[in-house]
Amino acid sequence: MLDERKTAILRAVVQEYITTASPVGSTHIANAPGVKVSSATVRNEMAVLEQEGYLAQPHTSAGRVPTDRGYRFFVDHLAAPGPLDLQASQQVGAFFDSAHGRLEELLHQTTNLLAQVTHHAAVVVGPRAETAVVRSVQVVGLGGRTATVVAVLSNGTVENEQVELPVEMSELRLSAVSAHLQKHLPGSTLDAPRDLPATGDSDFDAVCAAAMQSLATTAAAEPVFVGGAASMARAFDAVDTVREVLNTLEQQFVLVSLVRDVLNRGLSVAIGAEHGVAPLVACSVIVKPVFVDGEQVGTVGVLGPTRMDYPQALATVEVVSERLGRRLSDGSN
Amino acid sequence: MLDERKTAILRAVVQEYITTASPVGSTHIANAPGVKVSSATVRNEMAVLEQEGYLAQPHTSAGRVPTDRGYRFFVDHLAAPGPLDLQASQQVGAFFDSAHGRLEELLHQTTNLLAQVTHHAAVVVGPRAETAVVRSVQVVGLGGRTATVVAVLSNGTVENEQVELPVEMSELRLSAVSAHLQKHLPGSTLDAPRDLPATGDSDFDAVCAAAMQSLATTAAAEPVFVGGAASMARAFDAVDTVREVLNTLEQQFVLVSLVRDVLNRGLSVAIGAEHGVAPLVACSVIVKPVFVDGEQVGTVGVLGPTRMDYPQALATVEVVSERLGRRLSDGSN
DNA sequence: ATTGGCACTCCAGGCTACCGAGTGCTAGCG
DNA sequence: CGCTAGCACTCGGTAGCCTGGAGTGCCAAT
Repeated sequence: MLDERKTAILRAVVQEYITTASPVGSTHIANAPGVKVSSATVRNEMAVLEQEGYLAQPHTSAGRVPTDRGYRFFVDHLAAPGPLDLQASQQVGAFFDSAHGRLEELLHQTTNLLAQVTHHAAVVVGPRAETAVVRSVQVVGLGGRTATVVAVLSNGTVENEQVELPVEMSELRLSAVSAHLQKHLPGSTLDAPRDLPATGDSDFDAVCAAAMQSLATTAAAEPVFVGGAASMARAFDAVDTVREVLNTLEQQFVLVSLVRDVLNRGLSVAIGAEHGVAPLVACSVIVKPVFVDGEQVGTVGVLGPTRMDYPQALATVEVVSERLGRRLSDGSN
Repeated sequence: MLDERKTAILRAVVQEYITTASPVGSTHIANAPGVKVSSATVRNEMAVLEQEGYLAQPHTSAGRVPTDRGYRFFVDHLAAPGPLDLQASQQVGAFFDSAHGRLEELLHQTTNLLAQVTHHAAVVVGPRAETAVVRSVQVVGLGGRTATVVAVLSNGTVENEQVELPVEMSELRLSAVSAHLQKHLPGSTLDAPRDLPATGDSDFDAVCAAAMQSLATTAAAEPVFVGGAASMARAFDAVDTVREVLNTLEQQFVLVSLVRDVLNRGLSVAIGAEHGVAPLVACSVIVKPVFVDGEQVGTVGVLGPTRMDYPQALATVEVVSERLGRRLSDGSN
């Protein structure tokens, strides 16, 4: 553990580096508020901090830069999660006050909100439809053996998928299928649908099964939304880094598992190499689950350079996750 | 109009520049196949081509670079739209052979396909739902005054939107509303829904109207999908250009109007400044409408640096638009 | 224990020189 | 008359050199 003075110095280095983006030297720190010693002392302390892995020097006789470990200490012990600044919080408020419409749309917009407020890339993972309760099911023929199966869930989302029916069926019989499903399914969930009573008509039963199967498959997917990827181009000036990061951002499954992984480890911040996704070593991730009635229904997060304003980003993600949860739980705000 | 020799030289310059990305000098051209004269003659001709605006010099004593006009001449007269190379065409074929599922998903995947094959950003604009015929409508209550209204259209897409009902309604009465809509709407389109017979129950009628209104609004939107934005980071090495282009790509409405605009002018290629979107002067756009039964239902396109392989890109977009159209028209391939 | 002072390091930026790719022009050739 | 070989010239990029400044580490003094 670091003594008070080292702590103060580390804090000052991180804060300075976050705003200036260039290595910070002992004299700056000596002048910083909260540090009451001379630059020589600061130099000594910084040498120690470097040995212990909190700081690094790009090269001899340059200033110091925080390491991942330095940032980690900063967010764990020094980043007072202070309140969101007024303008940002108004922006978030205004958004959730005026937001309306479908879940998907809402999540997508949330992504833009986060990106705008934090100036970082944002990622929102939506709820799996699996566990939501079915309110209504319907099968609509589209000619030939193709049909669309639609389910309205209790959380207001609509799952739909095209299916290839095992046998061709008249519109009339399809409505009978709809009616059959509509009668027995509502109230159960898509991952564990209630068993349908067999009707004795094998075609009929096969169509029902196909429809259910198809719904269960789509419902297993987690919808992911990414926004503000362009901000990554602003965060780095090495064009190679930008390329790598953008490429990775396009692979949504990487993002999803990244987010899940961080949450599983009980973290809300993963810094640089901590998250283990190689192309994103220069990035940190901040995630927060979204709860509705104590149940996790999704995740919101931002992804930016390790050199990011953690307190602000943490506060933003926190507020957004909270507002989003409230919004989803009662439908108003 | 350019004589044969100038034409050959221009072609050679464009081709060389497309592959090397650096200004091309007279000696390279003199050695190119199809040019049978000495470098001195090439120099003279290039001077003329420069005066006429087909070529430009980054600075005195550098090689020549094609101007927008040069590219334009190239695509109009020199870019033999030759067949798609085998590997690419197999990739496209494999994609459409195995693709299945919802329209949205299909369009989204198409975006990735295009991006992969061309190594450029891809944009796909989907059909408006407005003009599709309604097959089924349903209103499902979600508690309180909110409800979800769902419409299945003849093209297999599903439109859904949450609505705030003018009055609270029991589930039972909502099914009555559904039945009412279901009875009268199928067969008409969302932009011009058939007039519903008044029932005399003003609440009932108001709810119907609200549902219809909401559907009409969502149906007016054109779904846009963008993919492969990261390739822009590979296309340019000025990080500023990357920033600008990425920012613009995130503003989907700009893209939509860009695409529409180019099509309206009867073009399939817009080069550099031609398309009038300032931040994208360094980019060219290739678009192709997607037809189903002679009716345009969408647009596919790619967006890359002006220095792009036009024949290959044109061929790819052409094939994809054609396959997509076929896919959408009969549902199989 | 802290600090002022000092010698040292190393990068960034400005300057110069040079190389090479490329041009434009002209004189000569078929 | 059109083409080409040759030549002088231009100019950007790279390498080398220097210098100023920000920063460090260490030591001796307080």
